[in-house]
Amino acid sequence: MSLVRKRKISAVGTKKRETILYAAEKEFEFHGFGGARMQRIADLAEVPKANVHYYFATKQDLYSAVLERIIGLWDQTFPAIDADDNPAKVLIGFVEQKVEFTRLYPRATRIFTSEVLYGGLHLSDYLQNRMTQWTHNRAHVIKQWVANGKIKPVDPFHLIFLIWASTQHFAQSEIQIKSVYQKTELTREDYDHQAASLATMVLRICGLDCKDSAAKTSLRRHCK
Amino acid sequence: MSLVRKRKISAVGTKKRETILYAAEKEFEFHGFGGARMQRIADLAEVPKANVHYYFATKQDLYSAVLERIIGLWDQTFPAIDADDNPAKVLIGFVEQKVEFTRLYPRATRIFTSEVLYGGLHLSDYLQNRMTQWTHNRAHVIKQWVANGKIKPVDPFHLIFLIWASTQHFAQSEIQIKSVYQKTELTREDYDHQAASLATMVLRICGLDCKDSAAKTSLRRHCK
DNA sequence: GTCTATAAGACGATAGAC
DNA sequence: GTCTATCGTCTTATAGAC
Repeated sequence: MSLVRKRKISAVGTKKRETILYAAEKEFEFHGFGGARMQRIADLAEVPKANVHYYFATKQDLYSAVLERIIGLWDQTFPAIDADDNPAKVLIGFVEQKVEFTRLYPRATRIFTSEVLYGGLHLSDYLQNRMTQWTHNRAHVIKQWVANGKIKPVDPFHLIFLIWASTQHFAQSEIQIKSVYQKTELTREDYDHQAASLATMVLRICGLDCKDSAAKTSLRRHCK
Repeated sequence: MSLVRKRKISAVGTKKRETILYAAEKEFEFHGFGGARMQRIADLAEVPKANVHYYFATKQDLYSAVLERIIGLWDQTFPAIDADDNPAKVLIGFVEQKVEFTRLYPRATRIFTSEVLYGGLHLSDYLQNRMTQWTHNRAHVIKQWVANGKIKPVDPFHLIFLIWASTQHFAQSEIQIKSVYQKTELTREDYDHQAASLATMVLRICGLDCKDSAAKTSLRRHCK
């Protein structure tokens, strides 16, 4: 509009566009794509429904934009790892980062789960490429650790799936966990406790816990 | 109708009712409640749509019937456990049963996950009562094992969640796993391998794996 | 119990004034 | 860019003949 700064129509980063995206996340989180309603998204964002369609032509476009944002969050959260790294440090770091991600972005975690659950039609490109590469990269490093005798023999994929599933579970089955704990909200302490507990279990799986590896001094650095 | 056997209208167990229920499961599996369409369910069951409404007055009723059937499956699958039981045997048995359940009823697993993911509104009674009791019962036994020195100290709830999440993951993220494995179908062998791998990891978490417990002969029964 | 036809309303999307 | 009014379609559910 202004002569100085011309904004592209529907440019990424418009304030109202962000408001609508945020409202859409909340709607998709609890209703999925099929159950989501454009009217409810408009109401949540406090704009007329037609305004939503101005920024996102179709419901499909809006959903895709939400998913892309989530994948962007993933990508900037988990660093690459190397076979020379200390296994205990890397594993503890991964568990802590994953738990923290779930705590900070439970909504993103649930929408991602929902999409994968229903067949991942809108994510097939991501799942077949970046996601698969990411997993194989980590699995390869874990294999090397096993080959070098740094950790006990373990199926690398199942170890990754175990960590992945356990952390996702806290977001995706939040209702179930609240029921079991008889709480109405999960606190920061609950997440910290989960991170510590899961880290301990993962280290035991790899034979890296302090009591078991008393003889292997090189692996004891992470112990107090 | 007949003078000999009078059937209740909409009685549980009618053949056509079962056909419709089965079709509904397939529809809810990939579309969720909001995305499911009564017309598609009718088409899958190969009956006119009005016939579906004859057996299940509303979409809500049909969905509730599907959920009840799933809970029934859960209930008859997992036996109670006791603190006097052998921890290794019980844990291996639980992992194997859970993996087998996921393999036999991936549809039930996915619908249950979907319902919990979206807030479990139709399951709140089950989650708050039977489900919570089930979990506390198992957690209590695990606590006793820890107290009696039968297994390493471990958070009982997180151990249960870990097993639960890891097994569910195989059904609920099937697409993701197929992508990583670059397969179009998961085979019986994949499930057997998962059961064996997860059992090994769980035993290590509890300090019950063969190599670690070489001194504890009483716990070696499960080793070949 | 079964099935065709249709009611009643909700839904995504758009036209067009401002 | 914004917003009201509305279009055409899809969807659940029912009425009523057989």
